[in-house]
Amino acid sequence: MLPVSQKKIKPTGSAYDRILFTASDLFYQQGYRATGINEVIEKAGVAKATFYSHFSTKDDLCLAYLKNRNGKELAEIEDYISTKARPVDRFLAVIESLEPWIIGNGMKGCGFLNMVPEVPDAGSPLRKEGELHYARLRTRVKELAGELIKSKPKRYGHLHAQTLADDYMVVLTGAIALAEISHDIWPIKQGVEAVRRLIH
Amino acid sequence: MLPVSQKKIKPTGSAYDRILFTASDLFYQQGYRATGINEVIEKAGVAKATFYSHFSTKDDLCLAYLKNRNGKELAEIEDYISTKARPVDRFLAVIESLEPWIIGNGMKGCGFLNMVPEVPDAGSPLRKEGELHYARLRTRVKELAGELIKSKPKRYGHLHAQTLADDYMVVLTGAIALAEISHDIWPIKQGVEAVRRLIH
DNA sequence: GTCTATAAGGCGATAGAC
DNA sequence: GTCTATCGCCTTATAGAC
Repeated sequence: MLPVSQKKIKPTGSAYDRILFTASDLFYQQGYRATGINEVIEKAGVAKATFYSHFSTKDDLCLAYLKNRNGKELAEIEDYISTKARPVDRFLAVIESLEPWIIGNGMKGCGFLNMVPEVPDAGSPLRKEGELHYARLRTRVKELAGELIKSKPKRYGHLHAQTLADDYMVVLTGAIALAEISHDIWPIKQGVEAVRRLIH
Repeated sequence: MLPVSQKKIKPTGSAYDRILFTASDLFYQQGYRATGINEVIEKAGVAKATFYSHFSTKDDLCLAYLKNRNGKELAEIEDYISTKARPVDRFLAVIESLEPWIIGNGMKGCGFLNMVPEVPDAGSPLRKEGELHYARLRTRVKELAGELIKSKPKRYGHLHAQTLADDYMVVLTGAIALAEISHDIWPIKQGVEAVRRLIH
């Protein structure tokens, strides 16, 4: 028979990784303020003292979550772009990668957009991380727009890279937010078509 | 000399109105979960028992806030539309009314979008109110799109009312969300121009 | 309607023993 | 790294007196 005190502990990863992984899932799925530090500790299978040896505060943990998420999401988008060869497909790749991602995590939307209303202080490092995420996306989309325009000047020469990128960003963000509040996938599909129309 | 115990109480309105007004401001400005019932009670200048005689729970108060906000916002948009005569101006009025509104409340974004991450339960009546708000907006924008198309069939006859309205909604939502997380007004100005381009 | 008191529990964070 | 115990505070909500 198994010892009574045996606990289910995620077998893989260090204590730090288990905490970060568990917190990332909980913060994203049920929100930052709705997730207690005790819940993270329990589900990560670590002791309280262990938690506080790795993270000084709950905010510190949240910042680690956002930084990690920032790197991962941009890397995933980059991976998807790299599977495409034609500039037009690379340009469309960013918003096309949205649909499986949104569906895959139950229409919970963007972790950065969702964090904003939970952190009222606009100067918080947590908010800066969200700002940074969208600024990076905007820069990348502008690059892809520029490459698209240069690739076929006769066809796309009338377009302006920054304007095109900014339209793209507004549509991309709107598709995510509207899908979340509407609990429907239509804004995502609409967003993909809207970006297609931007270059036609 | 004034009595020591004198409190600052908003002179206008019933206790119910003061509670609802105060809570609306606090929920919107600093978030639902970050706002305690005690803070609402104190700033509204009512007694705890008075509060609980009007609202059974904090959620009940939040629902009243959202319903009230829903009615008010749509009425304000309708007022702005009614100042315009030409169908194209009425069509553009919805997103044009955004800029002063967003700037006026310090880039805090949409109260309904902001409420979603704070209420993880997708079946909650609070979430339904947000869904309803955007569904109503979508319906209204489709009407305005239909009127625009009918007004000049030779110019706008190639457009499809539902597609145009859905593009509009994605842009509108994205402009609000992106302005909030970027702490910048550019997405709003971009959104207005993007909607103009939709019909050109 | 007002006031104060308090229940009952969760929160983030710390301390001590092993 | 583990465990348990606890601090001080805040939360929602209720009760009783006026």
